[in-house]
Amino acid sequence: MSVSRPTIHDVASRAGTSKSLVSLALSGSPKVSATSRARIEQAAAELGYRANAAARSLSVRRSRTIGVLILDLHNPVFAEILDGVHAEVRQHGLSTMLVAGTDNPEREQGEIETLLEFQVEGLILISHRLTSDVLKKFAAEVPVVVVTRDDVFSAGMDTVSNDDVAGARLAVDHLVELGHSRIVCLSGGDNPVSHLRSRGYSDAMSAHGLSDDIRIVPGGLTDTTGYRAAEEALALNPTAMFVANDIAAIGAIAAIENAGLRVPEDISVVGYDGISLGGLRRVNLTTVGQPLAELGRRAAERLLHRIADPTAVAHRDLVASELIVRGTTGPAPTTRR
Amino acid sequence: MSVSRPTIHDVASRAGTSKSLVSLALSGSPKVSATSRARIEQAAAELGYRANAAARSLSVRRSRTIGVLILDLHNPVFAEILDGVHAEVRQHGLSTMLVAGTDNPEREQGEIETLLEFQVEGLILISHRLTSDVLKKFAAEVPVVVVTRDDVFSAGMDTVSNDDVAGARLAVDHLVELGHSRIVCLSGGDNPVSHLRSRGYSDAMSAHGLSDDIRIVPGGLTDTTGYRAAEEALALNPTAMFVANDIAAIGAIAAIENAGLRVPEDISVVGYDGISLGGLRRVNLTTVGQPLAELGRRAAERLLHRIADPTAVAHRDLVASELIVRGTTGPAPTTRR
DNA sequence: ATCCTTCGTTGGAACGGTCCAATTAGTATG
DNA sequence: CATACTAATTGGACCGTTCCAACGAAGGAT
Repeated sequence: MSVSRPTIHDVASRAGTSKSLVSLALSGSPKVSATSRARIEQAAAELGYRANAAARSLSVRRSRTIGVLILDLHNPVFAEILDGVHAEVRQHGLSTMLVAGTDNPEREQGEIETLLEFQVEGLILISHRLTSDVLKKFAAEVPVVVVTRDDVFSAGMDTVSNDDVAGARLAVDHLVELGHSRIVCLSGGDNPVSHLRSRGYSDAMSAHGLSDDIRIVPGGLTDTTGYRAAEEALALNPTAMFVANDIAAIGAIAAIENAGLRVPEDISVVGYDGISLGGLRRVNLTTVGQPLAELGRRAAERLLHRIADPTAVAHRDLVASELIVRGTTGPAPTTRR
Repeated sequence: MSVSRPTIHDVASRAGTSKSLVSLALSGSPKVSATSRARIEQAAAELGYRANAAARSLSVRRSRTIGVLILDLHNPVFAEILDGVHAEVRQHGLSTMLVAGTDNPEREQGEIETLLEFQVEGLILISHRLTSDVLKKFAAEVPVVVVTRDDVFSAGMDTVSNDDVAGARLAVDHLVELGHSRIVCLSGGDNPVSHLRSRGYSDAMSAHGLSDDIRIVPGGLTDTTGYRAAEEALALNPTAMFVANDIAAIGAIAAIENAGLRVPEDISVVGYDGISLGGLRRVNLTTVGQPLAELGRRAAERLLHRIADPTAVAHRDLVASELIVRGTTGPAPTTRR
């Protein structure tokens, strides 16, 4: 309720010292005598003193905080990436300020600007919507690490992502091995990650001599868009679907089953991301798993590194993904429906 | 990369005016002449000037930011609540600073303290782990709204939640109506919300004359804890389970199916929360749905109100929940297994 | 010509910290 | 006992804003 919070002056006058000494004592300087320190600490505790980060940041010109933009809080992928970010950042004694992305790019840009106004020392951006130019603009102001996409290249900006093209190939290879050929790709829409996954699909299809069977149905990265894309894809009479991410894959399965078909007996489904939800028996989704927390950890590591040395050369970090075979894929049906 | 960012002084000297006028112009004051305004805006744009929120907040003594603590980013419940918070907060031109809760209460408290150091004007706390005393301490410093629990009462602190006892009753009523009597409750562990849901279960069981059938198995609020609790509960030979939340319910279903039983033919399952995931066909979970975004919206509304008038009397807001009947509940099996 | 207003503009004092340089107190050294 | 150090403490400048009081210029009224 505090009409106004106690300041360092209040602590000083209560402890009977100067504010300088309070500052020293509270920051743990060794040059403060034991008695003064005790008095100051007691005074601070009695007053419920809490340092004002705005004032400190102004004075020190460091906020000791990094900003993180999360693409979509509803998708557990990002929570898992964030776990990794937090673990790493915490170790270094920094704080994290989070903002959520929105479907409106201007607003999303505004959120980042808010972070910058708060003088965050660096930015971890998980965003598919912002253009490369916008990202570069931010990178010119502050160290930036972009996660889950590597289509942006610029000085002062690192990327950490998995190899989406290779991951998509794993999925297609798996399906082809099971005897599928009429494999449809439900794309994740118009964003860099989905483009790569679609390209990996096309590449792999060609590599298996299935270029004529390439079919890409536009979809999205949410359950509802996956559902709708799958409905549309069913008209192509496929035996398998490779879906741009796990959440959309779960939606796609719903559509397939609603159409009276079985997964995987009639149609196999492979997702992408490896969210833990996919491992639940009810879902039991075959997918391409990314080491999500590791992705976050590395992003934070890179960022901290770049904060320490802003001139570091731009680094592009690709982590390996792996196929996780579960229950939504099986042998291609022998008889044509 | 900016060695140091342009300040209002830089803008002033480039525009050939005083810093005071720049401040006025940039805040849209009507007392600035059109020519000065134009010159200043151009200078600001050319320099890529961005106001320093720390300095502003120090001077104005308002941060125009509220802090939000999210219990668990992995549970989509909280993302949906947050949608409501964001919608409301944005309308009022404030920013939101998010921190994620952890399983470590001290660290969680530390996260809130970070928010307070940043001089947030109010706090929306979605936390089950912090004790009432800790919450009161924070509420004494800054307006606080607690969401999803109403066991805390204190001046300067509002609560917004659903009526967990009533919601649990809905679930039990539904199961009893379907002929179930051996209904086990998988509790969500030692936290205020789970206590209420368990109590609602017990109350309803008693009301139906089933006090002798009351069985509460300790569990948790995650899929894995739900899985384990269900394994244990199976020994009690139930025909139905009421699970503390949806995520745990999904875990419980996995356990039931792994044990070779079917849902709902052998065992019915009801969850709690109404996450959108539960509506997917693969999951198709009967549950007690809370109006999640509405919960968030109201919390933000209350907080903004209390920020405007910190002396407002503590308000306890209960929203109604409703039963959502889907595919995981059915008639009680007639023959005893 | 003088006085009032109004308009646009400006200097400077906060805001709450940090930290440097200067000062004082205390202690050991020759 | 003066001197040289060391240890502990302090005043004050500074960080980048906002905002208030004050100011000059330009008209308008008398």
